[in-house]
Amino acid sequence: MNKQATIKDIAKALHISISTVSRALRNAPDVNPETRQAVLTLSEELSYQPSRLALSLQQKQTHTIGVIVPNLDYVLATMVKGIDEVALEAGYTVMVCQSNESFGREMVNTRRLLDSLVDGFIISVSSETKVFDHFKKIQRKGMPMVVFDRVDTDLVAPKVRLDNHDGGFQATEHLIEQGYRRIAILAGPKNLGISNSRLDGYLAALKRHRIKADPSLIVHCDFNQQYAYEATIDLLRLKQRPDAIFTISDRMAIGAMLAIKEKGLSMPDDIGLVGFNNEPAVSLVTPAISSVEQPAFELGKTAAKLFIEAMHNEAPMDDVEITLKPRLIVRASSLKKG
Amino acid sequence: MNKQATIKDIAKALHISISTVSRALRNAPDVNPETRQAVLTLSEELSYQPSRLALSLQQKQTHTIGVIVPNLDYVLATMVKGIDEVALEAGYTVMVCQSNESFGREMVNTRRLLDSLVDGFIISVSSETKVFDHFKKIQRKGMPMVVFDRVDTDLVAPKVRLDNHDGGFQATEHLIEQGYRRIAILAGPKNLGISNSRLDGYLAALKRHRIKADPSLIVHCDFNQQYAYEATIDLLRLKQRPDAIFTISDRMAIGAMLAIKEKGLSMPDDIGLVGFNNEPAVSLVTPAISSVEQPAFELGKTAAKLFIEAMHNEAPMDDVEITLKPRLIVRASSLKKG
DNA sequence: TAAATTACCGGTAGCGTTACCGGTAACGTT
DNA sequence: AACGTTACCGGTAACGCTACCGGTAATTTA
Repeated sequence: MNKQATIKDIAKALHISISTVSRALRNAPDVNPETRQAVLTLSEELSYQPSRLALSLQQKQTHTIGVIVPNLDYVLATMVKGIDEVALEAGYTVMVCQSNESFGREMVNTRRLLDSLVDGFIISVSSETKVFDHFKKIQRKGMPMVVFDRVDTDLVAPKVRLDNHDGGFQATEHLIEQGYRRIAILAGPKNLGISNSRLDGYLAALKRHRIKADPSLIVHCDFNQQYAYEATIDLLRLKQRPDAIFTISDRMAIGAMLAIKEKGLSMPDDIGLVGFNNEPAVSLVTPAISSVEQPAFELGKTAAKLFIEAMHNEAPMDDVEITLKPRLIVRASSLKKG
Repeated sequence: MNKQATIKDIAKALHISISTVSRALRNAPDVNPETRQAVLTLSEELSYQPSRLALSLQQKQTHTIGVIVPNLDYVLATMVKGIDEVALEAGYTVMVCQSNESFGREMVNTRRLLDSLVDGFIISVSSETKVFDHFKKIQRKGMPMVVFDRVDTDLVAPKVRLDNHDGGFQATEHLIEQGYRRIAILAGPKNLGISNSRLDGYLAALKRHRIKADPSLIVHCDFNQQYAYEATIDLLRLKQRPDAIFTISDRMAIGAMLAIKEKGLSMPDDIGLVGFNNEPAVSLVTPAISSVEQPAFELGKTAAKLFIEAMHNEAPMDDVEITLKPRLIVRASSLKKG
């Protein structure tokens, strides 16, 4: 009920000026040790807390990072935890906003955080986003902005990304090494950068092993279990059906698995399966699904570190691009021979 | 690069006073339509955005809700999404902080958000938290605070909760009806309210069906898969081993499942199993695990609505307690007869 | 001893905004 | 003609804080 005490209250109580109180609180010089002590004890008593608001207004920085993510699934939640970790340590507070993969929400969120609530942004762009004006506005304001995870090449900004190409390559090459030849891929929406990179990795692996890519085995579908299920059903109906499937996410892998089981086919013998993200669920299903693991926590930490660096740097760091390597975790769903 | 335009800039450019600009922008009366139009068009040109900071300082409210959660697992992420939903609609921005189940982090987060960053809190308390001074400080400041999910009875505040007792009851009664008699429970830490409620529901169901509770079948262990695994191994070593296990979370259910499989026992015949939360994973494992589903999204929305209400109400609403009902989803792991 | 330095403190302006009050015209009312 | 009403606008203070400058007394230096 009692209002929050301000330096003015302390000044009045101690019969000194607010300037002096301010200095005492900030451990600035030019203040008598006794005076400082008096201020400190009184502020303790009143449980004084400086107003971040007033401070931010004065110094024109909020010490807050705006984080915009499409959702908070396993991978992104882990990344956010990584961001949180280093941000807290560096004295920053994080504001997380979910765009729900919606362009509109993303714009609203950006605009909101933009009106002097944050010092900059760490962003993973929504899959719906094809135009980047709202993000460019951030940059026009001279605010630091780091993009991570969903790294779209149209945006000129420091980036922290997974080597998705390599992930796709590893998964595909592994399937090839296991003897699979007609390898299908369930990719995501066509405008989604991370999907295309994984697809490119897939194609590169095929080419490397002189396997001709079959367009009918390349399927674009929405990033979710149900669509993946349906797409897989279709794939398995082909006269020349695939003998392996690489899905670009674990949710899709699960959808594919359900379709495969429903068709009475077995993994890894009839069909090999590899997913992406290494979510906890994939190690629990039967058979356990191989998956490309990304260092999500590390990636989040890296993004935050980069942000802090960009914050302190005067020069723009738009050319910085940090790429972390994924790691294939092989499990029963794709392991043909012991 | 160009600084954000302020009303002062607009005033200067239009040769009118800042007061007038302010009024024009706010659609206040006492301003000539032409003047207003001029202000509006210019502010559009300069892409003027009012400073939330200055506004907050002036009006002493930030239109921001601080949300503190122990983590961002499936259930909580869903709840947060619900909070987000209604908060956005009501013109509020949310700040999500993870305490990582750590008391210290929880305190730091609270303190940070407290220095005039938020208008109030929506909280799910960490499992480590046994003393609530940091939360009581919020209330002393007269800020609205709603607790949800992890609702500890020591805190006097409006609450939104799941009927955990009922959840425990439903799960246990279901097992009894399926013919199980020696039903064990894997509960969480002893100071965790939601755990105790589910345990009470378990006990109530046993009593209702005149089954004597066996203390050796009541195990408290940490809220995670590994501990649950070990605890289950121990349970299965008992001379009189349980014929069913009810775990207080799905992560724990998975741990239990692994132990059961390892022991070469089968579900649901040798052992029945029921989890809690209905995370996506439990429907995918074999056998699919029965689980108590909570209306997480709805619960989040309710909490936010209650918060907004408490915000606008002058009178304290500490006695309000909204309880939502869970729903048991029966799957193969506990379904003995077709 | 005079001058210069130091130690300490206070006043003021400003960050961007709104609330409040006061002021000037141009009208209408009696 | 004198007054009250509008319609419109500007100035000032305030929100809580810090930066900056200036001032006084005590202490040191030359």
